[in-house]
Amino acid sequence: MTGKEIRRSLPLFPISTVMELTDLSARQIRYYEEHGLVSPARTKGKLRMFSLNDIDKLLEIKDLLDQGINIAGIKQIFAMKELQKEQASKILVRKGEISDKELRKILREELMREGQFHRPHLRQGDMSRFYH
Amino acid sequence: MTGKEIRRSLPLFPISTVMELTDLSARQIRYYEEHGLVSPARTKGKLRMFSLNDIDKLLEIKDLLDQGINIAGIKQIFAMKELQKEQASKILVRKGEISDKELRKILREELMREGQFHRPHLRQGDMSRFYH
DNA sequence: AAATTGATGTTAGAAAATATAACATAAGAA
DNA sequence: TTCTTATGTTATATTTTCTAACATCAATTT
Repeated sequence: MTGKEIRRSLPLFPISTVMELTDLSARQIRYYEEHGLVSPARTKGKLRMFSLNDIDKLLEIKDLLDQGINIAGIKQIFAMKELQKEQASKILVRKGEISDKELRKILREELMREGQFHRPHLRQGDMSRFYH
Repeated sequence: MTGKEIRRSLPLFPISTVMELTDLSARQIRYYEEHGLVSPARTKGKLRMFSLNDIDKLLEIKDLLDQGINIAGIKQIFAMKELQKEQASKILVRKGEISDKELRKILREELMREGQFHRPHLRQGDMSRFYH
């Protein structure tokens, strides 16, 4: 994993912050977790702590729900995305066509494109707008 | 204020997160607030909530303390920085030499330079390393 | 139409995190 | 030595978050 990805997966935010940033209720956030759509970290005392990636995922969930897709569908979509990422990397790396480093760059760009193509109308789903 | 500046001043982090990111104790953070060096926002229930700017400031405080400067000195330094910013903008804008937009860009660059010259050895003080 | 399901709201009670305030202390300055 | 400064520690109150249960309402299914 790259340094950037590590940073984006640091659990920094309490649920109250996530509620404000996503405009989701605590109930909704916990429900999505219950169904395996997000897996926020926990403090020693079991309180949920969310990363930037978690928040992006919640914004994506919100958007997909708005599009009329239900929880089961979203779960499938997320699973497919994971598969795609894995497969792409395996194929490319096995073929020796690219280095591990280059691969990560490509995957990152691919995710960018996803944002543009699969959700062309989306205003949400990119926590980076909260930072520089 | 630019969008970026707004985002950097959003109160998003509880004190526990700030403790981990800065390696300061809650006691230290509250003590610095008591002496006016930081002013974190408060929730409705009076809990402190910190912004990226607050965290940067705490990292700067920590560094200045490590350099042997005491709280009073740090307060002065911060006050001077504020003055500098204000004066620079007033002079330039009154002279009509630059637009408001350009001014902000210059000030940002100036802050960057501060970081390089006044704290050349510093590894801290830039929260951006936690994000992309 | 009635019953079921899915997503969310609401409430209650417990546990965790944070608040303030007071007292303690170690190192350095006066 | 005594005082000051920065920080630790502890106690108690308040706020936030937790889980779990029950409620609701719209959309499906029977």
